[in-house]
Amino acid sequence: MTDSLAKGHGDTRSRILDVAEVLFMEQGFDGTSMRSITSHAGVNLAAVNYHFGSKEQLIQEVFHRRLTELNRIRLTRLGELEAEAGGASIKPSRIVDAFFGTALRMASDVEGGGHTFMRLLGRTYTEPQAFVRKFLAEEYAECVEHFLAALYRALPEVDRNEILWRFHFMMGAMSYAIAGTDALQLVTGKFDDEDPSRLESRLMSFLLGGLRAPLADFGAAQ
Amino acid sequence: MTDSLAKGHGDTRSRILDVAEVLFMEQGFDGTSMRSITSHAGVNLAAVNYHFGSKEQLIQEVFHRRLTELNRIRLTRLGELEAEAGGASIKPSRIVDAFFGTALRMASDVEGGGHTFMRLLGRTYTEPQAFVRKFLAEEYAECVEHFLAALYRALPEVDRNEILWRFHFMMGAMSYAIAGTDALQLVTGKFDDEDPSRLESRLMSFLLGGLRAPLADFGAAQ
DNA sequence: GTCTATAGGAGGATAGAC
DNA sequence: GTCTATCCTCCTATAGAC
Repeated sequence: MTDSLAKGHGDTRSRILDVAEVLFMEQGFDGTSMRSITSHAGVNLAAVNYHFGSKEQLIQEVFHRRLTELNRIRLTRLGELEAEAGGASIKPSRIVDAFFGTALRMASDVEGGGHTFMRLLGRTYTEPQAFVRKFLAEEYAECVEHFLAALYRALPEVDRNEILWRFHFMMGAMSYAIAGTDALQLVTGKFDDEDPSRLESRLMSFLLGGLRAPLADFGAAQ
Repeated sequence: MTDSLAKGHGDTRSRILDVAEVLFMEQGFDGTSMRSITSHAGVNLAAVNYHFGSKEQLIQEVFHRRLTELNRIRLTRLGELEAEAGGASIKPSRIVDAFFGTALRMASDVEGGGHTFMRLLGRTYTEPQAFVRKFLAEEYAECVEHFLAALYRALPEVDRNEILWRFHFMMGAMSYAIAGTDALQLVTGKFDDEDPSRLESRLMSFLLGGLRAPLADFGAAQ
């Protein structure tokens, strides 16, 4: 990372959050020391404990700041779709876009830090530390509940457990699409460096194909 | 974890690998100390450095041991399919099964440690530490190359970049399916605790649906 | 509010006895 | 091959000066 983050933009608290977000993404939680965070942010070592209480609470605040906004946008968009439909069912593709497309659009905001944050978030779903998974689940609970309910209504003929699993699979595909590009790049040479907007259409095609796939496709289609 | 791993099964080196695999999965690499590994394995602290040289090399060996076997099975299976087809094209569903199905079957081996390892592996694709991604890429390179070539042949009408991306998305969906069940369980209440074989058919349906999805589905299907 | 200084502990690694 | 003892680095957190 550059030190541009350290140059007096925002107050101490914001600078710590911005720097921590980048370093957590680059080095993980355990791999990022408070010394590293505070020195890159150009603030004193004691500032983290003063402003956040502990490293653990700093981690939580890094996520809370962005997730509150992300899930607010998602629910607003879902509300708009429901208002438009006026009681009729919403197309699954629109529900998927309101949830996953919103995340992808945040991930394409490189300058505002959304890109960094979404890469971090994608990795964090599988974070081993229990407290991380716990507060992530709390942050997500309301939003996921609404979107699952919308999908249940949009696909009344599909078993709800199947929808739940496929929602899970979609989360995984999206997280890797954002967080894990490095891994496959190393394997395959490189992806062509095209604009991120194509990632969005590519991922959306894939997610909708998976969501709508016939059941027992594999067993039957041999 | 229990201490059953520590009870004199195998030699020192194997016991260290078995214990490290479990602890890395539960607590991450940085979160797992060599003191924790050696005490759980019932061996001396110095044993890791004696047998592996360093913690970093231990991590590599944990992966090398299992990945060599996994990718060997995958390539064997792909070779069988190619022999059966005898020059004709192979169904994409069979190629996908040879790669992802083989991984899922390893993941369903709870007693032999395959389950633990695959959960660890799923998390590790997005590991921040560069050396981890680097040797994972090396372990995978040959196998992925063969499978991509097979998919290119099986789907000659589809743009190769699109196949590459979809392979990436499939990796993500599978990894989360195995590694990240906790996250969604917390959000949604719980998945029903059914047998893992249904996970395999569910995931395969999803993957094939995504792989075969029409292009620009999202943009067009509004 | 922000700093310095330091407590108090855990980390990986190694030297050398057996 | 395995153990004990130890080095030195790094960590989070806090007490207390300014």
